[in-house]
Parts: sequence; C-alpha cells; structure tokens
Amino acid sequence: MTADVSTQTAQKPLRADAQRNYDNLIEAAREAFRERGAEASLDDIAKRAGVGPGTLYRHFPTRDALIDAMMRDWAERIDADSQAVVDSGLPAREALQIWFTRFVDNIGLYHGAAAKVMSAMDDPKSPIYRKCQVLAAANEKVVAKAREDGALRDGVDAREVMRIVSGVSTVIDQSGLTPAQAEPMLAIVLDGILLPD
Amino acid sequence: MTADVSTQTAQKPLRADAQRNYDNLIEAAREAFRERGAEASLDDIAKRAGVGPGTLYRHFPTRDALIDAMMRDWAERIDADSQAVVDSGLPAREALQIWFTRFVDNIGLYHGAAAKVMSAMDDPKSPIYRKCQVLAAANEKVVAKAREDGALRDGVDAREVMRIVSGVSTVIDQSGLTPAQAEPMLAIVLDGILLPD
DNA sequence: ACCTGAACACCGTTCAAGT
DNA sequence: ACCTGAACACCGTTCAAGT
Repeated sequence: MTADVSTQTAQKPLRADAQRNYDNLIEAAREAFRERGAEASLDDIAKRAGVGPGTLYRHFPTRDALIDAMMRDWAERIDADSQAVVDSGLPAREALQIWFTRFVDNIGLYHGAAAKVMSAMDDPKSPIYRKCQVLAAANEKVVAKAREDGALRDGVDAREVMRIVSGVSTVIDQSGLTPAQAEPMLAIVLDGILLPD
Repeated sequence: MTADVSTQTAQKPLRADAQRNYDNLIEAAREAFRERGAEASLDDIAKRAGVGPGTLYRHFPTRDALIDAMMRDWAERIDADSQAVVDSGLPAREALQIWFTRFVDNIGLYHGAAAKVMSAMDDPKSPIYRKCQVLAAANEKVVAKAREDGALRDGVDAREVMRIVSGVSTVIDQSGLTPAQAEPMLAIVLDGILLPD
C-alpha cells in the first residue's frame, strides 16, 4: 500500500531528462503557488523550472493535474495525522479539536487551496477528487472514534462535519487570518457536534 | 436615511446618456455574473451593455467597483431580513435558524460571491467593505437579540458567528449544493452557539 | 520519446481621437 | 463631459520543428 514517492507516481518510468523536468516543475509550482496563490501563472512556473511551456502541458494537461501532483505527500500527511489522533487515546473533544486544527493547517497549502479542495469534494470528475476521498476517509475515521466513545450528538454526519470544517478553513484562507484564529469557530463546531456536559 | 435607488448612488447626477450606460452596465453585469460567476469577462459585459470597454472602465475602474454597484439593493434586503427576524418574536433558535438561512441565500448572489464577501470582511480597503459592514451590523443585531433572551452560550461572539456562517455559505457555493443543503451545517452552528436544553 | 519556442487566441486596460 | 475602439500587454494553449 505504501507508494514510491521519490519518482513520478506509479506510472512507467520516465526518461532521465523528463523525470528531472517533471520534478523541477513540481518544485517550481510549489514556490509559485505559495507566493501567488491558486491563480499563479503557468508560464511563470515553466520559466522557473527552466522548461518551455509545452513541456509543462505535456506533463500536466490542466492546472488541476499539476495541483494534484503537487499534493502527492499531502494525502500521506493527512493519513498520518488522523491515525495519530485516533491512536492518542485522548478524550473525544481534545481528539477532535486537534484533528480539526490539523485539518485547517493541511488544507491551507496556498492561497485558494481550501476553496479548490472544497469544489473537488463533490465532483468525481476533478483530478483532485481522489485526494479529497483520502481526506474524507481520514475524517470519517476520527469522527467514528468519537462516536464509539459515545461523545457525539445523534444525527451528526461525518460528511457534514467535513464540510463545515472545510468552510472554516476557507474563511481563514480567504480572510487572510492565521490558522490559530480558527479556534473560536472550531469551538462552535465542537460544541455543535458533541453531547452537552 | 433612505436613499434614492433609481439612479446612480448619491453622487452628482449623470448626463442622460451616461446614466443609461451606467444602468445598462449594471444590468448586463448581473446577467453575466449569474451565468459565468465572479470571473465573468468585463469585455463581454461591455458588449452586452452595448458600450465600449472604455466606458465600463470610466464608470467602474475595478471589477470590485462594479460588483459593489451591483449590490446596491443587497444591503437593504439584508437590513429588512434581519429586522423581520428580530421583530418576529420567535424563540432564539427559530429566529437564528431563519436568519442564517436568509444569510446563506443572500450571500449567494452568483458563483464566487460568498468568497468575495468573505475576503472583503476583514479588508477595509475593499470597495465591498461597506456592504460587509451592513451585513455585520445586521448579524450583530440578531445575535444580540438571542443573547438578551438568555439563549446563547458564554463567550459566543457575533463576529465569529458571522465568519462561520459565511464559511457555510462558501461550502454551498463552491461545492455546487443547493441552499437547502446548508441545513445540517447550520444545525451544527445552532447547537454550537445555543445553551443546551 | 521528449523538448523548444514561435504563434495564436482571449481578455484586461489604456488612451488618442471623436461628439 | 462622455464615448469609442484601436492598441498594447499578459497569459493560456497548441503545434511544427528539432534532438
């Protein structure tokens, strides 16, 4: 189940120069997206990577395909974070609080990332859909643990929890707040899904 | 306090042809934004209004200035909705539930509107900032009423409530859900801010 | 098999020339 | 005082020519 992360994905091996271009493009994209946000110029990314624009398009036919490739290790980080929380044995409120905080951190890859992940959540045609499924599964796991502990209100659905925490993430991202400023909103969510007392 | 809404804003009167162009541009913008979302082509809007692109820029030097003009009656609708809820005499939960639902509806003017309002919320330099202030004041009023009724948890801040409901609105908008599908998320917010029992 | 970069298209923005 | 539309700049996207 553990994939080879050092090269492309799980595809046929690339020619040496192509592999280098591929890696350079992803690195350049990370920089550019961090600096400029989700609308970063693809031409600029190609320039930073030292390749022609055609090469970028060869490897990544769409902007989303490039973003998807940038997020390779992201899914693994998500899995690790959710597993750590479930294994921690912490009480439900603390466990969920940590998980939500990690959620907001992880989804804030660059300006506009939270919104992009959100649109992909319900769109199976999006290249990022798979990544969202990983996030959904991780969230489901943490919420299920809290439910087993008898801590959740009746009718609380993991999917809705994921949606609302994504919403909080978008607020942080779009309003230019720091991740720490998500805390009051996350407190509302916690009180909203946990049984009182 | 009630403004003349049939012409420009509260500015000097425009020459007759300029006023017609101004109105046509706003109408064209409403159509275009509804169809194409927040990134609608300005050139296309000018064409729809039957004017040159220069005319659009004369009246609205930035995209946000045009959006702000489109939202003229919006602020009044917000005010009316919040007042109606406060005057209704409904119990806090029902009142807030109706207000939040209206909030989500109102902020979903076109695809991308919720995110735009959110970014303007904490940015006094945005042309839309004033409109956000109106929304914030209306929300404050409804939340204050619930607090007077002794229905709110300690430490619940109207600003945070506005942020999280804006977040819910963005989820609806970005994920292509219907406003009705906000209900489970709004239920979480309600349980999160109201005193149990 | 992969890369380059010129070429095209589209759109935002400005401004000189008009009325 | 206001409008027009040509002109420019920037960027996404394609593709013929190269290695």
